[in-house]
Amino acid sequence: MHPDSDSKAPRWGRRKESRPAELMAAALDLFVERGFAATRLDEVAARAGVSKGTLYLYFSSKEDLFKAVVRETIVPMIHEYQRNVEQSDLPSDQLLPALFRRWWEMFGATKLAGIAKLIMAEAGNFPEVAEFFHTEVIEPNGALIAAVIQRGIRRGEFRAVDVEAMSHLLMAPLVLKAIWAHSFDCLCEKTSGLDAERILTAHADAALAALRAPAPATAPAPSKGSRS
Amino acid sequence: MHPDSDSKAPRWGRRKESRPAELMAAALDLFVERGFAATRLDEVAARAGVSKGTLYLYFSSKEDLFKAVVRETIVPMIHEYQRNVEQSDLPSDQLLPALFRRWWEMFGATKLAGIAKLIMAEAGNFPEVAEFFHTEVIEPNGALIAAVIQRGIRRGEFRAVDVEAMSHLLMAPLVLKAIWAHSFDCLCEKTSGLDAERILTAHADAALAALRAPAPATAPAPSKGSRS
Amino acid sequence: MHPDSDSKAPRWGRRKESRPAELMAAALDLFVERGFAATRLDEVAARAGVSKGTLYLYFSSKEDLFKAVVRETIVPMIHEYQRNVEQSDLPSDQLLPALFRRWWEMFGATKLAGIAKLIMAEAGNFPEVAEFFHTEVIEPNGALIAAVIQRGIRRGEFRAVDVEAMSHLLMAPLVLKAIWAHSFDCLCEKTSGLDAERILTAHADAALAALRAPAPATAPAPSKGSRS
Amino acid sequence: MHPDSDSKAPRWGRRKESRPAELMAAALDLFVERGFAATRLDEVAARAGVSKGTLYLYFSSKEDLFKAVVRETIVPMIHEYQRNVEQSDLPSDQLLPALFRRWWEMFGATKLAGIAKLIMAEAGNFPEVAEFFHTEVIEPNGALIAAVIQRGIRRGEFRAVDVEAMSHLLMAPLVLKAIWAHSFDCLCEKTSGLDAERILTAHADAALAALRAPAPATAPAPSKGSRS
DNA sequence: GATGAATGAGTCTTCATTCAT
DNA sequence: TATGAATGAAGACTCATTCAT
Repeated sequence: MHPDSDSKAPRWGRRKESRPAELMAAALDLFVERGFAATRLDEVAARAGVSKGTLYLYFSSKEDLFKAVVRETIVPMIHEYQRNVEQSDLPSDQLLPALFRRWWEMFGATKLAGIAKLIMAEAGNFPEVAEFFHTEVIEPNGALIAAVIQRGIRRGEFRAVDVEAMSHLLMAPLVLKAIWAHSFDCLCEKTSGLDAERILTAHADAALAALRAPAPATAPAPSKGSRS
Repeated sequence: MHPDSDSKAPRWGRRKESRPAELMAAALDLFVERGFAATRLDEVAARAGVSKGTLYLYFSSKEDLFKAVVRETIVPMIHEYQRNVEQSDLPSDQLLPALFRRWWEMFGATKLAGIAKLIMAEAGNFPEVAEFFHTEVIEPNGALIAAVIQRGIRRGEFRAVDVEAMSHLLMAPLVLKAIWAHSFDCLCEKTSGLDAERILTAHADAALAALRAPAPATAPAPSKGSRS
Repeated sequence: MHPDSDSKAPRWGRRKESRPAELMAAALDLFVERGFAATRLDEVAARAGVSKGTLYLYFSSKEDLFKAVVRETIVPMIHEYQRNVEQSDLPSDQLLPALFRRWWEMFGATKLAGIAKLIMAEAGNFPEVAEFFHTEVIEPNGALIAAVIQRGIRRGEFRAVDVEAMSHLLMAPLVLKAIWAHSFDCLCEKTSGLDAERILTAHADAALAALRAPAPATAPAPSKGSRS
Repeated sequence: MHPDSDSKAPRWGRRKESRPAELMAAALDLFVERGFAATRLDEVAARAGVSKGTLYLYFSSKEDLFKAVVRETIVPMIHEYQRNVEQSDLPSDQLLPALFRRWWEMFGATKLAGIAKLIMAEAGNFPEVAEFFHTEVIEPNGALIAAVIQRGIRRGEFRAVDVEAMSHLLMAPLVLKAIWAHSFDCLCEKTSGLDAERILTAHADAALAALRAPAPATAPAPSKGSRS
């Protein structure tokens, strides 16, 4: 059209194929930053470098855009994530730290963390979206951790614990850190730079200690040979 | 309906004293449920049983109402919370579980959890509010836990750990559970009923195990007689 | 509380009788300064030192207050003014300057000038008020001047002129000055201090010259010794 | 109705260029008629044949619209007016009447008169606008007249007078007539139709008489050879 | 396809007016 | 009388959505 003959490199990379993705990328940032209601479509369009009307060529409404953003950002990550389920044969006390680190790279350091925050914020307004996220992301994630714990127990590497509850305990620190990164870090860099790595380390350390320890009971277990 | 006692409540009561609190209570629920932007002042007024204009007798704008809600809901809880800092002389492995339970009662089971979710959601739009919350709630909470851990280490009840990081690890499971309660629990009761208590138990158990265990190092502990 | 024992001297001169006048005085200032629509009844009440509701004890509506202000401010001035109609027997060239000065004192230096501005501004919204003002103030004023001119002509002191038109010419400089005092003088004192008096002087001078001079005809007087 | 040509005008035209002018024209009439506060933007939009929202495509607020109307209406007139400053070489007693008539055509018979009334009415609420008007319109106008008088004096055509004061005297009748036309004429046609022309004539006559006459002093000049 | 001017329903906010005290 | 809390209609302003170009 206006642009150029575009033999190969269009002036600004305007290929129909990529449009929806560009629009969603622009929308994602704003939705995460401001929430659904406070995000104006003008801004989304402007950030994507198109006019407001163009949005409607690809998405039938703001809500549709929102859902597309959620879906399209999550689905690929789920696929990426599936490939990691086949975590195999390491000893559990090596598998778990590896899993945490992997997770941080795929989740905490990713837009997905922003999405999570966004969805939690809009859960009241978009219950289906919240449910979708819960079913497709949170539950599988929990299940993965649960599976690893279960395996450790079965192999005798871990002591018997409430698997479901423990899976929440192991998820929480990273999830929360990721979410907070989108809420508070921008304000004060106080704890941000330091922690990402430190938390991973401390978390792995604490998790293994908790899972390996014999039976801490409330009364300090004497000094059994805690063994594998 | 709206009021409670009534019976012959005048068409509109004349309670300058109680009104602000009533209005903020109504607003809190809606803000938590829908977020700032999606909450209409008409609804807030209706829920409080007053007309729209009445809101402006007490709050100069929607934003003002929002900030008042945050401030007025948080401040009392902070005071309540201050009184619990004087946790005294129990052995650390009893103090910690007690602290967790106390916390859940004051935080997770409270509107404060809703506020937390709300503030995280609106952090991008109200940075000052986010900062206020971080400074007044999150940091003191973290500091409290850190102090307990520190004390345990000093007394030789806990092993040496990265106190700051550990404090995050100990906060996270309860915080996340509380937040999720406002995002997903309404949808599917799947995990809700069960967990509140189970998580507390498992968390206390795991935390103590992690803090007491000698030094699990990433490399599996060499089978020493774990010392005290 | 609010009241006082008020044995005889009420704290702040609060006698029922004076209330309406106090309210109107407060209203007048604000109406003149801001116009009808932009004046808030809260402010009127506040300035008069009463509550908003009290206004409605004396005036049935904002419009009613407005009309009362206009009427009650104008009517006394008209009476005052009537007494000056009996201008007696001075020679016309003394009567005229005296009339101008009198007028300035009664009109330009008075709230009446503010009223005039106000009414002109609101003429579109309150045609009856405008008409009232025109009939009760402008026309009589014009008639008075016309009468004086007429008298001067009859006595042979003035040359024959278009009396009605001349009456406008003689009114205009003072009226305009008075009106502008309420519009521009507050901004820049540039011309204000100086002119009030100078205009009176120059006006009297010019008016007499115009009325006495033989007949300047549009065609330049035939080149007599136009003297310096 | 609203449009003019049309016939098959699209549901809503697409005229970015002409819109602002159309909107300002519509706004001008209403502002002049009703004042700033009493003018509703719906009406402005309706009169311009567009929807309310369209206004905001061109003006960021009601106040902005107001100021634009003032500015854009005045500026062209100023330019028109500048061209008349080069009034040249007529004898002063011809130049002055010509100036008055010119002025009436450009000012009294124009929207500018309405603007003047409007600005005076809103001076209290929009001091900057009032100042702008005073600086750009009133002062230059006064200066122009003053220059003509000065010239006449220099040439010996006029007697020495207080130039500044006289310039006000000469401005006033026309200005006031113009302003009143927007306040009272609509009501009663009593004096309106007649006067415009008569005032011009009488004004020219009186002005020349006043400027040419020798020195009327307050004491009636005896009987100089003032002859017909 | 892309644009962006135009729309109008929806919100916040104000303020004249009422009325229980 | 006087008060001032409460009201609600009205108006400024926003923004998702449409559609002629």
